[in-house]
Amino acid sequence: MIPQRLPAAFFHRDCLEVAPALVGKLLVRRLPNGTVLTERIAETEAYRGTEDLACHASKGRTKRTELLYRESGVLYVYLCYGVHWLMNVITGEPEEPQGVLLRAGVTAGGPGRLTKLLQVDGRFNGRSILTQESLWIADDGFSCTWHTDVRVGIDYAGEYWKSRPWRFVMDGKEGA
DNA sequence: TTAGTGATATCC
DNA sequence: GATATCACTAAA
Repeated sequence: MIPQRLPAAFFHRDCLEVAPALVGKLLVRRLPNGTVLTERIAETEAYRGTEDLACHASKGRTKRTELLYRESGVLYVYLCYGVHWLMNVITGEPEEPQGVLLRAGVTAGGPGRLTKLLQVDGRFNGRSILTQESLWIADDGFSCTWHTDVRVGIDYAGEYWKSRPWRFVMDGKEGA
């Protein structure tokens, strides 16, 4: 099957539907020099609404978190620990702050390594994955099974939100 | 286990 | 202007 760019409708759903649906999809990056890099998504996490204490939107609507309120398909890319760019795709309705963190690829384990491999940084913040020619997500017909787990690195979010099984991992890529 | 790194938010 | 925080990683 020829890889086909995922349409707006794919992302225009609740993040808890989109996050598992993205596992196994193909991330495609076209560099300025024409080189095309692809990486299959192996792990995602959902961040959902102002109630979710792990979601950045729970800290209030600021210039930074404003992006979470944008229309689905918009990228939210931010620098973590001064070193690593983390990439999210906005999902759901506009004005409804939620998104999916792309946490790992099949060959790139970890959100920081994934963006490093694909050479994604803050320049992509606010750009839509639906329209641009330098970065998009495609369905090449690959399918796989996955399992859930708790999200990583959110100790500050409290027991309830910390224990939500909102991480989605391709089977065989971890734990199993 | 721990240092490194810098954007962002919040407080002077 | 100063400080605290952070959805991580590599090295040891």
